[in-house]
This record gives sequence, C-alpha cells and structure tokens, in this order.
Amino acid sequence: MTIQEQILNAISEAFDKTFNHQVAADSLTLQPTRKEFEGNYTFVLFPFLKVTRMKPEDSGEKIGQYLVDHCAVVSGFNVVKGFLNISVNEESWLSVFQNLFQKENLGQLPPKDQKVMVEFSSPNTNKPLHLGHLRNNFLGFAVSEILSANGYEVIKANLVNDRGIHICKSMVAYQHFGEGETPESGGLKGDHLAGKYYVLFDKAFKKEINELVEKGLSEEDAKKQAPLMLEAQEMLRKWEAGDEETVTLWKTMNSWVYEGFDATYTKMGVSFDKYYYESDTYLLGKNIVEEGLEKGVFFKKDNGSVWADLTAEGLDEKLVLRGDGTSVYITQDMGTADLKYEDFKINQSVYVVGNEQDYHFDVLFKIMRKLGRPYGQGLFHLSYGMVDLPTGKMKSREGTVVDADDLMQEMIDTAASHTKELGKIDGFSEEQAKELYEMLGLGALKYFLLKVDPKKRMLFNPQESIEFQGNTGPFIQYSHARIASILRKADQIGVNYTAEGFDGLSHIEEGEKELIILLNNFEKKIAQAGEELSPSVIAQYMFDLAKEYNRFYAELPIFSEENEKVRSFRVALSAQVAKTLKSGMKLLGIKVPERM
RNA sequence: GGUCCUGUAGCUCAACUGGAUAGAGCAACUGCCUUCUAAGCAGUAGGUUAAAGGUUCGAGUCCUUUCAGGAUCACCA
Repeated sequence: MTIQEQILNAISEAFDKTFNHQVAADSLTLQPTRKEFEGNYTFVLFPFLKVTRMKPEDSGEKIGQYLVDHCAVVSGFNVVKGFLNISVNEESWLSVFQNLFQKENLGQLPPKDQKVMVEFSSPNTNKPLHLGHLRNNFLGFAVSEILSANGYEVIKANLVNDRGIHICKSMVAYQHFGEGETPESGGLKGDHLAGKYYVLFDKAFKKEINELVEKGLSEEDAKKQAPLMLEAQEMLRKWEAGDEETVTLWKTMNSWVYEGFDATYTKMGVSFDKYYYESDTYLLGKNIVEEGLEKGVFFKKDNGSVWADLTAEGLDEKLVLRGDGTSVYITQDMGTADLKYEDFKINQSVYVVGNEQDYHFDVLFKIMRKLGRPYGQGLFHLSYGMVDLPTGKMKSREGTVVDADDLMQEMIDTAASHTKELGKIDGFSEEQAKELYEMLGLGALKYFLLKVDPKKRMLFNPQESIEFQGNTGPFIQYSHARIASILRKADQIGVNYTAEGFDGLSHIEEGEKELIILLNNFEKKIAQAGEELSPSVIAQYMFDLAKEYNRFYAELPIFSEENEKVRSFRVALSAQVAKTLKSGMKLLGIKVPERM
C-alpha cells in the first residue's frame, strides 16, 4: 500500500469514527502540499464541512489528530484555512526509497494484454521530410515508447503515400528536365532529388499558367489546361493501368526516395514495425461501401455517388464513393482501418496526424463505429498543432520549409561548437565526441518539440528556439552526466551504495525528501502520459526531476560527507535519479551521455 | 457563414483535471567555481490568466456572450 493510500484509508476511518460518516477511501484525493506550507500532502476540507458541521479549522484539527494517533506514516499536521497539511515521517520516505531503489524494471508497468498500433510519419514520396514531419515522428515514436511502458504491445506503423497526382508531378518533371540524373550522379539524397523535381514541376506549371492567362484564359481554366498538368494526369492514368514504362520510372524514383528516408529515419532514431503503402491500399474500402449500403449506414444519390449521413452525430453528409465508382480518400482509410485490424487484431489504433485533419478523422471514426467495428471504440486521432516559422506557414512547393536533414545537422553542428567552446571533450576520442554531438543536438531538438502539449501549435525560430540551457534536453542530459561522474567516483573510492549501505539511516534532509517524492511519481507520470498520449507530461517531469537534483547537488555534499550511511544514501539517491532520467528520456527517444 | 482548436510574464511553456499568494525557462539585473562537471545553483524584477457576465465555500480551469489567431466544411489528398 502506498503512503497516499494509507493516509486516505485513515482519513476515511476518521470520518467514520469521528463524524459517523461513511466515505470510501478511493473517492478521496490528496494533493501535494504547496512549497510555502509545511507538510507533504494536503487534504482539502471544504467539500466535507456539511458532514463535519464544524468550522474548517476545527474539522482539520479533528481529522489531523486522528491521523497522528492512528496512521503510522503520519508524523504531524497543520491546518491553514480549509486545508489540512499532513507531514509524513522520515522512516516512511526512506522505505519508499528502499522500495524504489530495489525495484526491477523501473518504469515498466505491468502488461495490459492489449495491442495498439501507432501510425505516424506517413510521408509523401515526392519530397524530403521537413520540420513538421519531425514533430510528427518524434511524437509518434515517443507515444509508442510510452504506451509500451504502460504495458501495451505496440506496433509502430508507417503508411507511405507513394502514389497519386503529386507523385506523378515529380515524375513528369523528371522526364522533362532530369536528363537521367541519379542520386549518385547528382550527389543528392534520393528524397531531395525527388523534391527538386517536384519544385521544378511547380515552377514550370506556373509559367504555363501565366502564358495561358496572357492568351486570355481564366486562371481556373489555365490550371486545368496547362500541358504539364494534363501530362501528370495522363501519367496517373497510365500508372493505374499498369503501364510498364510508367511503373518502372515510379519504382526507380521511389526507391531513391526510400534510401533517402532510411537515412533520415536512422538519424532521427525512429523505426517502424510495419510499412503500409498506399499503392497497395488505395483500392481498399469499396467492399465496405457495399457493406455500409446494406447496413443502411450509407445511402446512394441519383448519380450513383455514395454518402454517409452523419447529421444525427452533429456532422454533415460525407461522400464515401464517387459517382463514377472511384474511391476518395476516406474510402481507402476505411479499408486500411480494417486491414490493420485483420493484420494484427489490434485493440486500439492511434493516428498521429496534424490537426488540419481533425474533421476527417472525426468522420472516419464515427463511420467505423456505426459499422460496428470491434476496434471502433479504440480509435484515436493524436492531433497535433502545426509548427510555424517566424515567416509564417511552411509551404513545400514554395521552398519555404525547414528541411529535416538540414535542421538536424545544424543542431548537431551547434552542439559541437558549443561543447568545444566549453572545453568539455578532453579525453574524448573523435568517435566519442561525434556521438556526443549527435546526442546533444538531437536531444535538444526532440526535447524542444516534445515538451509542448501536442495539440498546441508552436512557433519555431531557427535562430532562437533551440537552447542548451534551462528547460532543454541538454540540461537533463547534463544532469545525468553529472551523476554518472559521481557514480564513477563512488566505484573508484569504494562507496557501498547498495541498500545495505544506508540501512538504518535516521535522518533525511528536506531536499532529499523532495527528490524521493519526485522519484516516486515516475510511474504515475508514465500512466498519465499514456492516458493523455502526451510526451510533454514526461518532458515536464524530467525537467522537474533534473532541476530538483541540481539543487540537491549544489546544497548537499556527497563525498566530503563524513557519516558513512549518509554518504552511501546520497550516492544511491543520485543513482536512482540517473536511472529515472535515463529511463524517462528513453520514452522521449532521447539518449543520455555518461560524460559531457 | 457553420463546426472545431487555441489565447496565461517581453518571448517559449507549466499549473496534478475545480483548491491556498498562478509557476518554470529564455532575455535583463545581483551574487556563487581552491570541495563531487558553472550546459549548474541562489536571488531581484516581470501578471486585471484576451474581455465581460454567470455557476459556488472557491474559477486560468466549467457555462454564456464578445474579441483575436488558426484549422476545417471539395465527386482534393
């Protein structure tokens, strides 16, 4: 039983014995006592004044006294207005720490016997990844790690958008302007090469439009009649018909792109268990349209188009199949949802997709539920806000994007120059130094993108946004490296920091108590982050813990402490903080160094 | 126009889901390296939580209205 549970049980008892009022312990809550008051946990009395029929102060006195008399963990209390502040004795905190310290699999909650698929990344194969994708990938990866720590079996899935008109645009431009360029001959990563032709298409296309407009066409007509656009549409038809030359070009260019993506994913530290390709799935879902018609979930209009009527759910009518019998986006999403279930028998499915598709997923999920899918209640859209630049929104066609590869490299370079400036790499081999720069650069970037509540849009200023001080990844990494250094020294001079080493310790300092309380919250935070699908919960916790540790580090001596038990305890406490930091940062996909 | 999201210190974000005097970081200023890593620690300053009503013992949090920013409402993806 945890300390909180013990206190709550005793409070419940107090109500029974003192006020003859029955209230279940698990319906009561404690909150951490604010720093400016004495105590560890606070019980708010206001809701119970009707029961006690006393002033708040007197009610608090009664309950507080009962706790001191009957609850072994409570050492004292005070009442301020309607707040009962409860102090827990030091032995209890020590035993909490003993338990934590000896716990195996720290940060791994018991198996839930549930499978969840997390779909994220989902790139288009006509251009390289950019800053927005970084937020998506880091979020998806972190959420996967967090769910896994919560005891779910997690399948990380990447649904690659490898077909369609936008892919054909790159292909058409390549045919016109490519002159047989390859990634090798051009010295260009494959995804960047495809992106180059996508941009070239747009340029040439705009030029054609202008020419047509000068000849007197409306802009709308010009867009439809521009030869390049007609070519792209023709290429899409050929691709769908399986035209050999088209398919060969498509395969070639996509294989270049995948090589490029692989390199980017490797650098990001992101991986997938399952790839889906839209070229395989884009025809799925038509059978569901039939099924929906039979079940009366969909209806057919005069021109043959099929619709879902969601007006009763507060939404509009939604097209699910065109009049000519061809699919729309949501048709294939319905099919893919079924496919995922058939492949893995998943209980839950998380879609990490930007908030511009909120409505789409609202519709999709409502449809799947109306169709009675067994996984219907387990569908979640992890909707995240866009990343804006100081100059406004990113537009890939206009080249106003922050490229993912470039940005990661910049971060690593900055980390390198910063580290050298501080003179922190004495004794590092070149290899080790390089590894450290990557750790720090990517740690800073990942932490920056993950510490914010996912649903909020965020501003990214390339010059100013990434810091290495304060609430940042490197701050936490630094805290870990500091402790690693302490542990090295402890081993070297032979400090026994096993549980026996500080057994029977009689007193702990305030700062140490604060650390124990924080350490004890780790699994609660993991559970919360899992429920909310929010890595920012973990990020915030990591910062709080590192901050509190650094205070401890500055205030209390370790090796110059003369009492052997106290010294052992402080090393053990440090070791536990390091373990927790490492484990928590892993949930964010961030590595921590032993030295920096 | 309908629907949804967001609005907290100059900037970037918190606030344990309705609790005490709204907290951190950055930027500014002041201290602390002859003891375990100063990418650190301590402190000063910075707020009408966009605005106005309401609900109650209590509201940044819930409700209503207004304002501002964004997204979305295609036989596009």
